[in-house]
Amino acid sequence: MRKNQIRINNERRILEAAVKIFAGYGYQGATMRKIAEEAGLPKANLHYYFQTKEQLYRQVLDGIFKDWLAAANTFDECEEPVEALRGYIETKMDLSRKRPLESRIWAEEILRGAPLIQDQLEQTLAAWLDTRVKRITDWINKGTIQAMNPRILMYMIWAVTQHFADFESQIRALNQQQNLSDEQFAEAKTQVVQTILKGIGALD
Amino acid sequence: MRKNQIRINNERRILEAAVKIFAGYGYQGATMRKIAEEAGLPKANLHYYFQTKEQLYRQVLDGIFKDWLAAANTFDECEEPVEALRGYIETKMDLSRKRPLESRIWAEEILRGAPLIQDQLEQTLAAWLDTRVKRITDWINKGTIQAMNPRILMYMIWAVTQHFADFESQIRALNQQQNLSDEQFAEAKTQVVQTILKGIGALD
DNA sequence: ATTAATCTTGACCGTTCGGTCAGGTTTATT
DNA sequence: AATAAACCTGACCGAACGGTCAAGATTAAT
Repeated sequence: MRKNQIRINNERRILEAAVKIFAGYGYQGATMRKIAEEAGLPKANLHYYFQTKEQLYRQVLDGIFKDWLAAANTFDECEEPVEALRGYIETKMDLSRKRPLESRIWAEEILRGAPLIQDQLEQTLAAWLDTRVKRITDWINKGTIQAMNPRILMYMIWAVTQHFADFESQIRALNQQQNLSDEQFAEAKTQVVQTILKGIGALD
Repeated sequence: MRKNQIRINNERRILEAAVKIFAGYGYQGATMRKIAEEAGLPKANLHYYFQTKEQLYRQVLDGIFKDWLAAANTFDECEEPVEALRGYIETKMDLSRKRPLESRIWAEEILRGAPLIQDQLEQTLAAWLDTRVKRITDWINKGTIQAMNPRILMYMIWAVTQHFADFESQIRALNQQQNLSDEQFAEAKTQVVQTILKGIGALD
């Protein structure tokens, strides 16, 4: 049931262009004309593969959400809190570094009140979070980490890791108009991991 | 040199409406028609007080930036790192709780690459940050807190505190479709303060 | 009371938006 | 070779956008 190669190629080209334009201008600021220009295709061709702007945007969001959940596997592969949380935080930091556009699209959608992804948040993400909350609660009950609200810990991890993608332009303005170098980013990654792990009593 | 009362009143009404609409729809999604309707004034009247949409938006951003810097006074009033940082984090958390719309407008502007406020970031905010970095460096040299990159600490504080405003709709979706209650928010505030202060070795 | 300044507003304008469509071209199937 | 299916695209459409303007209404100054 494989699709035609032409369709596969063009859909990919359009989706890649859409990610750039949606991230750079926001949903409302992005136009089908700009996306078409970025993809090197006539505008009418976009509507042949994606009926409406909203449908195209939804597919972009779906792709982001899948990456987002896939990154979470790191959390489940380790038994102990230090390894699990360090792995998860580092994976999220790496995602912010390598795919900042996707992070910004997600952030803008949430900013606007998540009009198109509320269902995914309330169902898939809520279920995902519940599972991890249970794991953290187990660690607390075993005394491996100190007592706390696991949800707030997850919010803090999301906030800090995604900040380096979402607020990249602010960080650049505060860093002599230069994006963080690889060395600076590595330092940030280490410090974020250390601060959070130590902050919850998992490190000395 | 006080302005006419009519002008004062109408400018305030328009700015309040603009905050709501810009926060709810983003800069591009917001329209002068929606703002006029929210303010209860004809659209042409908005253009009498604010020549263009961009000028109105700039004034909104200016107001936010001033609040932002004013909140930072807490940081300077205390000598010791625990009190200074706790006060600053709590003030930023309170700001996220009481003025989430402003936080979201700021966040969207940064997301879009800060096209209108780059100068303020590179000058005013950069100078503000430099001053605080020096204070934190002093604490480190005195051994009151452990060695670290002070800038990354500030980024973490901004990220976590503003997350509760900017990602409010995500948090609500993960909290049985209910905004955080006052008790839940107070718990979050405490945990954020504890985690960060402990994470940098300022608490046991 | 008169004048000047400020404020108000419906109607209008050029531009750009998302989306449509007919008709042509290319690719796949037999 | 013939037919069908898929793909392509310039030209076009109604709607909504930010912004303008002239003429009237209200307020302030004298």
